[in-house]
Amino acid sequence: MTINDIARICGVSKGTVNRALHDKPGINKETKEKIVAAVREYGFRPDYRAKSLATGKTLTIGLLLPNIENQSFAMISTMIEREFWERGYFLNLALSNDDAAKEERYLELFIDRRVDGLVIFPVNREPRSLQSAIAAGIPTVLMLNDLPGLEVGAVLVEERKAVAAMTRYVLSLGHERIAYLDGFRRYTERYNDYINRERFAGFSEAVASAGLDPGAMRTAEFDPAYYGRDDLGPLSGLFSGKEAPSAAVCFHDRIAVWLLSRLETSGIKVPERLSLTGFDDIEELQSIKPALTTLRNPFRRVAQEVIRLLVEGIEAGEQPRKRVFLEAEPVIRESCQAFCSTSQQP
Amino acid sequence: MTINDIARICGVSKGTVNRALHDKPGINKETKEKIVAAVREYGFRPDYRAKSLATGKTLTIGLLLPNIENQSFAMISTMIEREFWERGYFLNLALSNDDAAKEERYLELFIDRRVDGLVIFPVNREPRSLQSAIAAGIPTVLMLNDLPGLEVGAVLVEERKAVAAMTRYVLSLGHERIAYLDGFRRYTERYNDYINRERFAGFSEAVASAGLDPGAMRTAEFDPAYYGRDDLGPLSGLFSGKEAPSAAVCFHDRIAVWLLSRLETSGIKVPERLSLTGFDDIEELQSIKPALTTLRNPFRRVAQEVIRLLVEGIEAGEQPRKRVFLEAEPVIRESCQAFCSTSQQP
DNA sequence: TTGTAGGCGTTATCAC
DNA sequence: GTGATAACGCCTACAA
Repeated sequence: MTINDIARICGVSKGTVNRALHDKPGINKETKEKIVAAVREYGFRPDYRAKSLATGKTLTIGLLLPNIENQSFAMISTMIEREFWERGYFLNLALSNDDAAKEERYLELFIDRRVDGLVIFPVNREPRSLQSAIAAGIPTVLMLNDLPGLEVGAVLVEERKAVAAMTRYVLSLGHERIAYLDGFRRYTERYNDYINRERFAGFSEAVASAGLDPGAMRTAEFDPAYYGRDDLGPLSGLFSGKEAPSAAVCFHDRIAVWLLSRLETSGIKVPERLSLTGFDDIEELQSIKPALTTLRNPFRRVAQEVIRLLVEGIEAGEQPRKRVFLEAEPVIRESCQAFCSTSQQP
Repeated sequence: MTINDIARICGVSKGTVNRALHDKPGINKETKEKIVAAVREYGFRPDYRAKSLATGKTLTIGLLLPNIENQSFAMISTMIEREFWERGYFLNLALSNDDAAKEERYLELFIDRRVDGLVIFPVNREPRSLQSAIAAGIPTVLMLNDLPGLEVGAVLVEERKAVAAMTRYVLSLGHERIAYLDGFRRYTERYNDYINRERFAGFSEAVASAGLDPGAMRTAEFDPAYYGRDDLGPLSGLFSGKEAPSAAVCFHDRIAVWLLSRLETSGIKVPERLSLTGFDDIEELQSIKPALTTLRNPFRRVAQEVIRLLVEGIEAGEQPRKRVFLEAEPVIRESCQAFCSTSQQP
């Protein structure tokens, strides 16, 4: 069923059908009614592809994320979807699944489909296809994960500043031996590890400017495989010995939560013997005891700013170039307390 | 940049460019190299719309869900996306947000875009656009939420059977006064409430076949607004008085978890004074104490069956018509224990 | 080995 | 008011 079929059935030309379909002026009322009736009877719907080809508009936005099982990404997707739906756009969501090759192929797909705008949490360090998209003139906004050397919009969180502030807070509580629980290096080394790097840099800065030697602080890499373990595994050594830290700053909440439950089974009390901080303030934290001291990642505002930048770019018909930085606020709860020398002696 | 531009630049016809682009035989090696070089230099990518229009294929699947903030929907989306991506299809995800009108508009959008297949958790009771999609010959599979009178595939969970089994288990523990915590009726009345109805029917059946009067059981509607409350609110009366129930069967886990925390503040111990069961076995349950006795919703298998049915339909070029029923298994944990008359006396 | 013409289903711009 | 006709960018078939 095409516009031609409708035209033939009604004994008119497709130009007339088109007029009837779009409530254009200059058409006989009865002709129009006849056409509208036929359209309804045969359930005719204009083909998006042909229409889009003729008008030059796709009214489609591409959103490329690592996943949506992470609650934060799901929320961001939902916000972006709703906002663009209300403006008449359809959101095309793609999941890279932390796979650089898949991200590349999805970007090509978005170019092929001529999306009107692009939002991406880039995973790939060599953004070939992303550069193609930009070269093709698609308004693009980087979200949360920065990538240097691209002339596009970006909405980022001041990861470094946030962790530095949190670390200073930990130091102000009298802790002098602090461990840093880093993200997964094998991931970090291959992919775009902006967030890991910045957070660790924040920690190092704060420690150094407190006159302490960053090298004396303990650092460990967290491996996702640990999630399945019941004990501290390779990390058990980190919290024992004379030089054991009295506080640990974690790359993100999930690591902190994991640590919390493992420390419990290992008999290391939080916060009495070890103070703990996280990053993100994820929803699952509500039922955790002791309540986790962390940094609240401003995901809602990130989504809002992404939308604002992209809409501006699309409407102006040019590449957004602004770089927006948002702050992650400390949320002081129970898991991090003042250093107490007596509790450090077993 | 179009195929014509490339052709002009290389001094050949667009037919030749097409051959070079698709590795077709019968083309001079040097001509091909020249074209490939130009394509790369100018970053040319064929337009999906034109290509799709000419070939008649969209290689696109539509997936229509209420939301993705629900972890289960996020997981299902991820599984479906991965599976179709590997088969060369692109998943178009749409969120109805429990809005019947939005669902309708999204279905029309999918028809307009001529998707090759459709998966839907239908919210609307009068599926006008869904019927259009089916009439248009789009292979369609209903997921989790049934809708009568449609000649399409469906993957459903035996909600009724599962709740009946759970209720029998509760009865077998000696409980004779059982409350049922129903879903939100204002939602249920307006939308497709297959799941609510079936689960409640399962409860009623089990109670009746135990020789007890279903009418004597207490039933209450759970209102999502309660999530914000600190107390039991309008539900407080339900658990007090001489006829107070000794067990409560909940429509789903989130209600059970909410109830658990509110009962705790109200001084009603679970499971000592009130036994509790849920439905779904959501991930957040891991850290809940007492561990919740519930029914495990087989979401992974649901996704697998949906994919199987839809792929079969697409490959055979016909509407899948099979109706697949999957079982939800009881997971016995701590929240539901044998009836103990002494603990019932305050 | 290459070029040309027609078609996919729309919209837009002319005449009549 | 209405009907032809030329785009939009690609693919396919047939002709050269």
